[in-house]
Amino acid sequence: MTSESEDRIMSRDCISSPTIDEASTERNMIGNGTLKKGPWTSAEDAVLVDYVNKHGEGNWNAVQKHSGLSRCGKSCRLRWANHLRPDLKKGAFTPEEERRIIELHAKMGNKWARMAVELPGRTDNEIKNFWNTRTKRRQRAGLPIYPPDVCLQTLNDNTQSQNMVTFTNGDTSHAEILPTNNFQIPAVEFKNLELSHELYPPSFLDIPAGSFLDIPGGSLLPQGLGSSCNNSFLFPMAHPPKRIRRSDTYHVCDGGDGGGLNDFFPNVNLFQDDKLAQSFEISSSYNQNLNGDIPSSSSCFFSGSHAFLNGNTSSSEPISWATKLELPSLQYSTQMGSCGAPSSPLPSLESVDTLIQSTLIGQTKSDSPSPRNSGLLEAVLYESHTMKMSKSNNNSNASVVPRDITDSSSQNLQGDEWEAYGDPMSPLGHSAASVFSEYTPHLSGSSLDEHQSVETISVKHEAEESGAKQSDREDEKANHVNYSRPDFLLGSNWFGSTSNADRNKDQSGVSDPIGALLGDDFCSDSKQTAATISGSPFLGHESGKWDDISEICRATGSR
DNA sequence: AAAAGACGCAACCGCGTAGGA
DNA sequence: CTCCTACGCGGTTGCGTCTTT
Repeated sequence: MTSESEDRIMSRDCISSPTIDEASTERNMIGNGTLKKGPWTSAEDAVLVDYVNKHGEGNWNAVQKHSGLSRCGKSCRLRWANHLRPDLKKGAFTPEEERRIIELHAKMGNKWARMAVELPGRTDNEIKNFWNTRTKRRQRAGLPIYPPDVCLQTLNDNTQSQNMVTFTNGDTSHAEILPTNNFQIPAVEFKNLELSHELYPPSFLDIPAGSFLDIPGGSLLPQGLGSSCNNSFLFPMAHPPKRIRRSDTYHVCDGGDGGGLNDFFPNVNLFQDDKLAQSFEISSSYNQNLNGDIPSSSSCFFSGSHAFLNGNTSSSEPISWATKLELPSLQYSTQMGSCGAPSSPLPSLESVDTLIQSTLIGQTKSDSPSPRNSGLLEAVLYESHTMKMSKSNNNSNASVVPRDITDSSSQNLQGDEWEAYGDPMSPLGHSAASVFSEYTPHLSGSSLDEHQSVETISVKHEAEESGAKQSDREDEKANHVNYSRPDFLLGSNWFGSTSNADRNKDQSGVSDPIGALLGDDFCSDSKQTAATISGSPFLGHESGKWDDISEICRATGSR
């Protein structure tokens, strides 16, 4: 029965029920006979407490009838459950509780009641409010919803649970998921890419998943995709919507007419521009695999873990399939897999894992092309490298780029390694950031920006080689926040950032996600990039939006 | 000091479901 | 089997408080 009917009943009871004492009924009525709403008074609380003490919980509609409260049973139940229960804990959540909530949410999603069971003395409403507030705050600050260790833990849990789920992908090296789970979220886009594989031209499919993520607001996504890949879900928004209206700032295409990206990439290879293509060098392998051996489950890439989504779980967002993401982890493999929607996460995980690994490793084994590595990536890399060498002879660090890529690919990131290396924001965050931070030099077509990019990497490289020159690094950071550093967010307070101080800290420029995701290079290059590709119908009429992005980057970078 | 905006919490609303008549 | 009732859950809203300008 709906609350309306419930309320109707309440009103009926109050008004005309012959079983109700007339005097009592009149007391229950507020003016025209409707039940009272709004904040509870202490007197009402006392009445309710007294009633429950006498009669126990349950049969809440009877409370109104027998206690004289002009509140509907529903309201009484809520009041009791959320405020009057004697076993309720009062006060703010402890750090332990907060961490527990985060962990639970990573596992369960928005199952507040279930989470409340795990947190004695806390109500679902309390937890929900805490989570929503926290999520909003962190999202505003561009911080990840889930800390990396929670992601990792949940991933491990899911890995274990998924080991019991049958999947047909041949690769079963689950232990290798961790090192590359940074790429999980981009694979969110794989889902859509694959789904739209026949809808979009190959040139479109050349766009790597990460590129969608990296282009602010997922604006490249047509509605058809974007609606299911809400960017706030894909990665935390750097700024509250009130500051940056997504539709205004990032709206590139509405796709409402069903044209989708075809409207913006009509037979145009977006990456015919080498520089841009270089920035998306990973795309070749993505595409390659998209065309090749991604198992069907790859279209269902989402791991069940909410931590993987790292995100905004507000289901108020118009995410068609994302609402599924509210399901607890294990539900994904069971429920979603049966209906063609995202199914067993791990196969997907793994497929992309394998995909990424083969891509990256392939870069180090370019001399032995495999069926999975057709050499397309190497060609891009080589071309990129050649261009770099020819364009900036002075820049001996240009060779750092492939090395860096190799490093990132060859690192067997496990556990805290991942935590240290991965974008603390999330696997997504890292994946997005990794594409831009690690590959940004390719994007930086101009020698000026390229220099800056390589400089950034040089600093990183330097730090990796030795713990020395710390002061140099710090000086470098002071002048140029190195968003490409994987640990640039590690100082953030994952748990209990409820104070204003934390809020302020969260809003520090260092944690700005656009800066993190796009990097300074991209910021400085945004205009140029826009100019570079504005010849395409894709951005031509909206290239001005890149100014906004530049502005965002500058503003946030200076904060 | 005042106004505007942001924030967070309490409460409400709508929907789903279990159980009984 | 259908309808009714009660209850629970998750999302949303309203409003008081705090912060910023």
